[in-house]
Amino acid sequence: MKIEYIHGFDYNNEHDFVKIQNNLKKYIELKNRIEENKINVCAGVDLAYWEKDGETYGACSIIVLNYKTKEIIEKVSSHGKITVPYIAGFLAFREIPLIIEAAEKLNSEPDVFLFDGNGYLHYNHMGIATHASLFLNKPTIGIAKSYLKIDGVDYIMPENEKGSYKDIIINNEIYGRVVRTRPDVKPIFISCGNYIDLGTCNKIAMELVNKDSRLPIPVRLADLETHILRQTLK
DNA sequence: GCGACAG
DNA sequence: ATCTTGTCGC
Repeated sequence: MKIEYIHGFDYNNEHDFVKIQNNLKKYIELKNRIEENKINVCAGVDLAYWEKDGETYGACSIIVLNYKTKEIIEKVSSHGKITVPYIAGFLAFREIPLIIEAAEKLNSEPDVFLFDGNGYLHYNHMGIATHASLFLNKPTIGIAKSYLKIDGVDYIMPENEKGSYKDIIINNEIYGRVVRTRPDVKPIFISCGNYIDLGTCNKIAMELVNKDSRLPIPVRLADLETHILRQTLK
């Protein structure tokens, strides 16, 4: 898959992460570029980390699935030294280099990408799923396992039933949605990445959940794959 | 010093 | 994210 920074923003000569994020906000389009019932191929992205000789290394996996049959179509990966530290709110700057490197190896062209982390549910509406969409030029969805509190606003716990959800409203605006994908497990935090609306994100995520995990299958499989990669590369 | 903190 | 054993439950 060919990757290009479609908006030509100079990312390398800019070291102010907040400024970059705020400049990118003008490219957010929460309108569907593809209808949910026309999706054929979806992808999940995740990374794992380890330390060696005082340095941090990471491995990225992208798992591509047939959206309807859930069969694995393709998987690609990348790995290397990680130079950017983890700072809440700036995850994208740490993870995107390896994500792009892996995505460039894709033969297929997924209709939608699911990320481990937030999208619009972010201090600057620019979580990793939204940020990455500007490179991938495809609809993206943020799937977070824990809540990133913004402006002191807590989320409302959804009912303990499959599919129950509560929108996360901050300063009178819907940032995302907390969704109970399965009973008796912690909910997940879904938000728009880009080129898609929240209801469609929710629908896609639920379509991709099975009995094995509370997470959508592509994200879960990518998570498992990064652990295998780590023990191979470590 | 204390608490917060996507991954 | 990662470090880690047992253990409760289906």
